Amino acid sequence: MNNKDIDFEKLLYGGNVTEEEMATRQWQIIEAAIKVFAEKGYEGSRTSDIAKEAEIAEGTIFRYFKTKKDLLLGILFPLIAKILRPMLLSSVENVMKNENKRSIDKVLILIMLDRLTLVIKNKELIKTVAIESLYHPDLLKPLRADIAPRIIETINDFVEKNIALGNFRDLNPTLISRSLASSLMGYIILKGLAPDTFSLGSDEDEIKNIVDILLNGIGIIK
Amino acid sequence: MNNKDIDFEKLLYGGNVTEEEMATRQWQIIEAAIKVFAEKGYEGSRTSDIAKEAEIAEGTIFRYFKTKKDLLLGILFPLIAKILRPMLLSSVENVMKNENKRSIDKVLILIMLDRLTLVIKNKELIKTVAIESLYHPDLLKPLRADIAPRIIETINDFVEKNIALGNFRDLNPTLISRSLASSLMGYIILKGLAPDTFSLGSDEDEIKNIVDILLNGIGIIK
Amino acid sequence: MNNKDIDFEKLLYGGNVTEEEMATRQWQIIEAAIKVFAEKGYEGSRTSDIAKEAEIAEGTIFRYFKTKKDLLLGILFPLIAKILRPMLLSSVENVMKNENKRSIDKVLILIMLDRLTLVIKNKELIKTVAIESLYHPDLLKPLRADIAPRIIETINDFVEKNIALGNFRDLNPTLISRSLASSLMGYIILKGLAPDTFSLGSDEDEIKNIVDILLNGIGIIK
Amino acid sequence: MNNKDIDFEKLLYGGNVTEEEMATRQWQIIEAAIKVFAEKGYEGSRTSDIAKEAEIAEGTIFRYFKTKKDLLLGILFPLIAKILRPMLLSSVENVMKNENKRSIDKVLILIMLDRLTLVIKNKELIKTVAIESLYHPDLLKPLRADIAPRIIETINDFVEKNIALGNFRDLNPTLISRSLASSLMGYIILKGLAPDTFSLGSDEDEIKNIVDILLNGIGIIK
DNA sequence: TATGAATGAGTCTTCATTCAT
DNA sequence: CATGAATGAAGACTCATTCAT
Repeated sequence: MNNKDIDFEKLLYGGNVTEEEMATRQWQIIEAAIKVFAEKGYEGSRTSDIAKEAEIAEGTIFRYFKTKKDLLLGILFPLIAKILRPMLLSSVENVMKNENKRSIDKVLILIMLDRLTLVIKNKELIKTVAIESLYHPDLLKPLRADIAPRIIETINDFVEKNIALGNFRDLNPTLISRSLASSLMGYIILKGLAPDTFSLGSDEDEIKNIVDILLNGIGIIK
Repeated sequence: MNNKDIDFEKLLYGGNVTEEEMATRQWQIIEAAIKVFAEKGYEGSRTSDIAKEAEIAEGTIFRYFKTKKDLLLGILFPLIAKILRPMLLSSVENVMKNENKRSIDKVLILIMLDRLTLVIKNKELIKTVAIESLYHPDLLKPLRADIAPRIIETINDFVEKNIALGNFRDLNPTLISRSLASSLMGYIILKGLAPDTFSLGSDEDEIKNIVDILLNGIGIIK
Repeated sequence: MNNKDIDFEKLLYGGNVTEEEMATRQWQIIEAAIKVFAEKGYEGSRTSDIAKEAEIAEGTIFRYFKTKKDLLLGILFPLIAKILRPMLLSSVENVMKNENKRSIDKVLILIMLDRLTLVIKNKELIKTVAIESLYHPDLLKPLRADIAPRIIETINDFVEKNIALGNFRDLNPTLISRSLASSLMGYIILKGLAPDTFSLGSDEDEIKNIVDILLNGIGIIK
Repeated sequence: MNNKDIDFEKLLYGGNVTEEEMATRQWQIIEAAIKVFAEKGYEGSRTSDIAKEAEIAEGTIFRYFKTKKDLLLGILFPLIAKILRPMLLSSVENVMKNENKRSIDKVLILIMLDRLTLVIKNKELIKTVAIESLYHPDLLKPLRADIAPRIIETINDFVEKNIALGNFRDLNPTLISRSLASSLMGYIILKGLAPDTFSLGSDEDEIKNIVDILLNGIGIIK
């Protein structure tokens, strides 16, 4: 496989992108790669380790991915199929349908918990893409071109709608989007770096506090 | 040099830890390493690249660092000398001296701008330590043991003082510390990932907005 | 392979230790190593030379021997299989069966010729083990522990039997064993160092003279 | 220094070849080299180790010996000055003067003890020359050309004289010389390899036994 | 199609040798 | 003359990739 073979458009919005469409072997290899890459980094990983993790012969990897680099690009496939696509499709719409019936803090908590779950479930994959994209800009290219704009658009829609509804202050929507993202990212990263210091309770309790601060700030209301 | 030779205690609080104490050659190599590591990652970097960057012979590296791994550990020295030490010593005290005379938003803006400057000036070094510590836990060991606790303590002191002063809400101090950190980290990371989307103005203007949201939240005050 | 994998016990006394038990490639490499080590010494040999001698790629060596040092230890395998084992099993018994029917000088000549043939056929291997064991004591460890005692025991049995039979003088058996060994070693070494001076005839003629002197001395019988 | 600078002729027979003639530094280096070479072999030795052993700077070695190889050739100087020259000059003549007054066994014991002492006192040097000459034939060239013939000649004279005197059997003198050499070499080597097995008493007692066997053989006199 | 032995370019690292001080 | 920092060629060893089976 080769990243050129990935039709991101179809992948994001196509009807039935299931694992069946990708050869079982390919998934097997990609999943092993995600695990090993997360543990040792792309350059620090050995194709022999990946083969062992996938319980196949080393040579078999190269029947499905021409080079090790293609294997790195290959993990974009599950990134989109398992993370970005669900992020766009599933939750936001579902949550927003009920938006009027719920207060904004409940909505934010639901959305953030949903994202948090998705991130935690796929933390190895996200870790690898996040880090390796810093060294391999071509990893980001398909994301930047096709996917990031839609994610940003979706978030912006959500923010603008809530500004209009009087749930958010009338700030630059990007500022608010960034705050939403920062709050969640900060929680995840700091919990990862120093769990002893920064882990205060269950994810649900934590998210409630985060949303409280996000909405109301840390300052005294004067 | 060897990381065991670094006296982190002295480094953090000692009187005069200047570059003079470390052989010029060693600094030259470390600085080249920081640059190359930031560009290609530790595993993706070649000692020959580092030598070229430092404009010395490859063999010379190994007169100062027994192994490539020691070179990675060697960048902890400038991390502490150039970033963590200044973070602890310089700004907080200076800012806090004037704290009573300034409103909290001004103080936060000054602190955050100060940190932001420090981070931007050393972004290569920070990037490398942040990433490689995920793959080489021994990189974090000295930080975790000696330095992280002091940083957290300093931040907590600041937060608790401001809670007492009525500048911050009476929340769990860790929650507030985390919000402070998240806001800044989020700004830096998102600006790095998608400058087109997330860069809205000068750093100073951005920080003002961030502090506004941090203090007052994104929600409508009811 | 690794020297720990060698079961010296089985190697010495096991039924069928043939080259088939060791991968062909391994033998190919070991034989090349013996040749190159004998020519340039262990430290003076390059793994690239050994690969060229074996007509394989350099990397292939390391599929079979983790390090160059393991390759040195690997030559113990043929040392035992091709030299020490035959020395213990074949000749002595065969010769001793006929001992009573032959005079002692004939027996000694047969034994010494047999050993000489074995040594000459394997002189590269013996040279390398003899020399390198002076610098790598771990090379001797397995020999000293398992094998040397048996060889000495076999020789002592032979000597003591012949003392009892009235063929040898009633001296300390070790003295006699040492004389036997010295005579043969001296011949081989001096012939190697200065063939022009010390090579007087065919090996068979030489051995006859050596055994004559060994039995009767160089002095005049008074 | 360079081996071409050594005047072996003068060295062997010259009146006053003392250490004073060679720069003290040179001796210091050579002696360190002998020690380190004996321990690790020529190829296994580092010039830095030799410098440390000699308690000088590494660069200083190269003021006296253009290359490491020249340093190896340099140890021929003390080989000749301290071993071969004394072997030729001192003992044989002294012993032979008294030859008529002593029985041949006493003479042999004295000669062998004398040689043995010389060898033991210089075993590091001899070990290195013996081994390295197998890998660097040029080490032997000066010895073969100038020195070995004289040694052989001296021994042969001794042997032939004793044949004439009726002390030795009328065998090929080379056979007898070889037996003399083998007996001593065998004793030294076997004692070195397996002291537990082959060391039976004081050197003097051992030599007496060796000379007994050498003169009278191990067989029963019929 | 799957395998894994073989490959050899590319790495880190060593160390004899040079030379400015 | 002595030093030892710097050099870079050369070595052991790794590992992505190929290919015969």
